Amino acid sequence: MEFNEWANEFFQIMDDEKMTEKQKKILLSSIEVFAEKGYSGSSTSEIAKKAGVAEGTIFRHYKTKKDLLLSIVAPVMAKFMAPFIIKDLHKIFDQEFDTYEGFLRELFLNRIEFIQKHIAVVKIMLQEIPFHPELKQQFSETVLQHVKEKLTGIIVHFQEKGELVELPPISIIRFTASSVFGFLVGRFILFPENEWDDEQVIEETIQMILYGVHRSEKIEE
Amino acid sequence: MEFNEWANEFFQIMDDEKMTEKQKKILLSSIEVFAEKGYSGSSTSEIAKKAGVAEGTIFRHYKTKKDLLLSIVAPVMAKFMAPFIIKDLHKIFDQEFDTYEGFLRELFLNRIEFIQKHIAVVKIMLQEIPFHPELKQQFSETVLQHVKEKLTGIIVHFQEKGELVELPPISIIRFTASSVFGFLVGRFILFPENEWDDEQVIEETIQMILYGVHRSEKIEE
Amino acid sequence: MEFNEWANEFFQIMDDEKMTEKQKKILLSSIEVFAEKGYSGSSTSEIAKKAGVAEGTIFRHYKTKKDLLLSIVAPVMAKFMAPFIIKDLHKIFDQEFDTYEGFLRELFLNRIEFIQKHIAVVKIMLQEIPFHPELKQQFSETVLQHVKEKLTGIIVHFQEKGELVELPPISIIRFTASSVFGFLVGRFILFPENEWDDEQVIEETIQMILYGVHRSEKIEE
Amino acid sequence: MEFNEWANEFFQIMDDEKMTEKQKKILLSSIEVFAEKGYSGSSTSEIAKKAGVAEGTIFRHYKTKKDLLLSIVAPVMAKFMAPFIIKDLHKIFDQEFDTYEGFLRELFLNRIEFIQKHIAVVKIMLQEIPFHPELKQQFSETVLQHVKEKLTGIIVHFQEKGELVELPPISIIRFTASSVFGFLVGRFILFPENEWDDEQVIEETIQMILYGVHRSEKIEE
DNA sequence: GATGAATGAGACTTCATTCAT
DNA sequence: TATGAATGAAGTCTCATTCAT
Repeated sequence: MEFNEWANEFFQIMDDEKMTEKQKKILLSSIEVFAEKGYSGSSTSEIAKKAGVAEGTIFRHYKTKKDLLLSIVAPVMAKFMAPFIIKDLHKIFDQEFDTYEGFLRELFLNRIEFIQKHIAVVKIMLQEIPFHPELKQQFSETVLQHVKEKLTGIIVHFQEKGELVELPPISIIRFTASSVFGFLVGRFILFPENEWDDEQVIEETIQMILYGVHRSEKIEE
Repeated sequence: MEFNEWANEFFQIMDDEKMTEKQKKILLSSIEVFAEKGYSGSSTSEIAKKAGVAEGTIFRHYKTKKDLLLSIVAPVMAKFMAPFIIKDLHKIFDQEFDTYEGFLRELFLNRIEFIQKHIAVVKIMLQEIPFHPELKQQFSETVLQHVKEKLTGIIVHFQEKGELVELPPISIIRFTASSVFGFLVGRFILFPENEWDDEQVIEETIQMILYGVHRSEKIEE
Repeated sequence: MEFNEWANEFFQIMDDEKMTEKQKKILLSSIEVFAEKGYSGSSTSEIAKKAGVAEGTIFRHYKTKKDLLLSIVAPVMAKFMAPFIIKDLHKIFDQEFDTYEGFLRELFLNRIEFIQKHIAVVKIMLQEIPFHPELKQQFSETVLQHVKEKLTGIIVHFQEKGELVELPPISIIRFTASSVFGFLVGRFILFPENEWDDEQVIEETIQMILYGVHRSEKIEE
Repeated sequence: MEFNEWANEFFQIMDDEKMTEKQKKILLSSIEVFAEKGYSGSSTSEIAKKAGVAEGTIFRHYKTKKDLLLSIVAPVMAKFMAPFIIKDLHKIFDQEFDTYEGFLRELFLNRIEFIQKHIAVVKIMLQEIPFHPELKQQFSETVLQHVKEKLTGIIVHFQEKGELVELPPISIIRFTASSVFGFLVGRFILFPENEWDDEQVIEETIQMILYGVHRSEKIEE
């Protein structure tokens, strides 16, 4: 069952040893409901009903509704960042990848897989960040800062090798991330019901990131 | 005053002849509040207070709270699309623009300017689309369909001229739109407080869309 | 009807011009319920039911339950103190009263009448002061300070005339107030159902305050 | 440690042989919490937390929250009354005390000491009696009745000796009790933080009870 | 005996909406 | 047209109490 699949994925991230069955059900229901209706549009009574628990049970485990939100988002955010937090990331990648393309492909595929697994929580995260200063700050500190720092190192490295265009690393990061997220938004949020040849589209996206969309007419000749 | 500036912009879009002063204030307050707290997180009483009208007055002009949301989003969405709806858009652009670059630059700059003017409403629109089927449908019909249709024509045109890479037009559209929106999200939503050299960053973005980020080492030589 | 009697008394104190009928009913119900069950033991739903209004109506007029409490207690507290706040109280009384006995009798009868009228609110006030720092402070500032200040002047005055025992005025005040309150507590709180010859008991109390309970055996002779 | 002091005092009153450590902690916590927030304003979970026991443990020892209240108040009430319940109290006192003053002083000092030791429970008792018919009845039967009966005898006795004013004994009791309680309320409830010369103030109070506050001007001469 | 997860009734409060003025 | 008092459903959260472990 699809539901169980991502439930399993999700609890691999949580410290689920200490959780009761009901608590787990509450978390999964919250994710479903928050993703569908947004945090403000969801009611704890609906979450409780969907989880098959009494409403009071939610508040035994999570002091407030907001606590529930943070309990969902925080660990996914943290886990998403894990690969970026390895020390000397760029050395490791340097050994493994001769080219930016290789690096980009690896990172892209790897993190996209993660996001796919946790798409509901990622959706919640992106939707709620603008309304919750704590989330915004957490996102800033946990995600942006590390990504910026680590990727800048790598980009500079490949720029020095003459393999990357000489634009501000931050611009390259934004551009790359946008392209990746653009794919994800289309794929999982706007048109999840369409048929997608994922492998193909990812390949195209990487190609466009690397070589853009332009062909000089001379080349054609 | 900044507030008045975008108020003016906004009412150029609305059919404001028939509106009372109070109605206008209600609209502007809604935009402020919805943008800050999201639709579900906003209360009509807060909007009324900010607009300086009685709570009941809102419902004299808009049957429901949702009506108010739609009244804000719909005209901006429509106006945003105006340039895309001109018949035979590709002929017009063909005459005016020899190159995709020219076309892209014109479109980019032009629509970015529009979005900047209406950033609050655009923010609301993007945030609320996932939760309101009507909005989603309206967005699909009004925006996506036309954009897809018109831009596909243009892209095919430039592909035939050998100027664009031979990838599915829809992929190119998504990629381009993502890059543009990535800039906007960073610029106006995530880090509006940073200093941005808009002209420079837009130029970089266009360049990356067109030529990607990669430099073959041969070229360097 | 007894209820209407003290309702009238109560609203002579409030600024009831701007109140709706429902708001008045809410206040009266609160007084009844708070006096019977205490603040914490009362529920807004019971108050609403007794007032014949929707529960939401309470919160249109009083932001919180505590607001309701303060709205009841504050004006009664203030009005109770009015006679003490007249400037140069002691001069006025000096002209009117040759003796401490005359003064005490006047004050006693006068304020007892007031308390009788507002016995329910006074009960609430005394019961809730220990649990609400704001109330305690308000009581301290509004009541105790003024009473202490004004009465001290008067007591010193009569001490100088040799009419009052040479004890610390504050002790005399406490003793006198205790005796008066002791009467009120017995009369209206502990045994309201007993038959009381008010005039007689008040007279006795005044006499005991003035002359104590002791008779030296010499006097008997 | 101050806390332990009154804990010891308290358990001298309880039948503490059969109590577990946890049960004792629960009682002490209840007293603290009830005294601070009132019965209705206290939650069993707070009491449990303060006692360092699980929420369920309270209900293992006390069937309901109210049971807990009664378990605290009843024994203190009973013990307070012990000296009044001795048979033929007035004979005993007659032998020991020639004068009402002696008797009053002894009683006053003795019972004040007791109240001081159990001030928290006395506070709870006084605050909750108005809201709990059982408590009120218990108070009536255990305290008022005995006090009234025994003291009436003694007062009549001293009236017959010509030592006490010829007023209804019940009035003298009320007056005396009020004066004593007035001192206690000021001392321990309203202004516990002030500096008090207890001995001095108690002496003054006894003096005022006996001889009142008035001095005829002739005496002065 | 002790625990603490679970409960569900009910607490306070908010809110979109109605309607008499 | 505009008001704002009134509503009652629904929201979040608390609480005394139960019960399996």
